Amino acid sequence: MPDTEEKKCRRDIDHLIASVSEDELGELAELFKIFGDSTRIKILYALFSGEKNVTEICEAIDMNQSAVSHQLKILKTSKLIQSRREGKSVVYSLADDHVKTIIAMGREHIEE
Amino acid sequence: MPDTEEKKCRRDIDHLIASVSEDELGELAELFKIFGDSTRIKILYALFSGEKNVTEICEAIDMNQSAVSHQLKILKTSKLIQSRREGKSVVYSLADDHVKTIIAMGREHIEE
DNA sequence: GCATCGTATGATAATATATTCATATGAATA
DNA sequence: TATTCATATGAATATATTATCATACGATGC
Repeated sequence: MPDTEEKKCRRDIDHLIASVSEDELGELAELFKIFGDSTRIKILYALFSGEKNVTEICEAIDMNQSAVSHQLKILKTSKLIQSRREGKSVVYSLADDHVKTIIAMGREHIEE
Repeated sequence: MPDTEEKKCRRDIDHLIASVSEDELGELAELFKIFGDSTRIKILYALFSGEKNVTEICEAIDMNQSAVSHQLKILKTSKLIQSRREGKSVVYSLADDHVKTIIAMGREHIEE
């Protein structure tokens, strides 16, 4: 009898979390720490709908430019976002789809 | 032509992250903040293999009892773990599967 | 070159967080 | 009930983190 999709998924997850070293757990904590700030989460969420420059991000989340730039740097260092210069402005975008997935999982947990 | 599993999954995620209120983003940040500490991640990971009492957790992650108890309280308040008394000891276990999923997603991101 | 717009950054102050120490509570048992 | 084992908790210290302010940097246009 073939596995259900759910069973397959469960097994994948179990495989992903098996044999995690202490170092990796530390890295994981560092990663989640990045998500654990409402300013940064708002920035990430603002980028869900597509790339934005710094000024646009500031408007979207209603925070001043300096605070946003500081957090953008942290997000970029963590490789959650990427940037490119376009004339006078710098345009930011999500680095990959894991950001969306991680936030979606978090939301699932909250909604229970 | 029917959707692939991957397409379905992508659509589910997009749905989950659409229309998130500012309050919800704050709750999300609070949730991820819990994962963003290496002691707490270690505790959660220690519970992946099954329930443990406080003493066993202390041994598993090599931290003193007081520090562990403080973090256990935070994890329990966030509903990531649950507990029950068993004689002199208190046994802790993961509250649901989302914990595993969230950590698995984090690990996927790191491994790139 | 100079002014201006957009962004980045360093220093500071305010706040939050984790660990430790001491001690309290709670359950079992002699 | 006095003692011991297991866990919880309050206070204090140490550390980390964030927003703000001032200012610097980079690109564009005059």
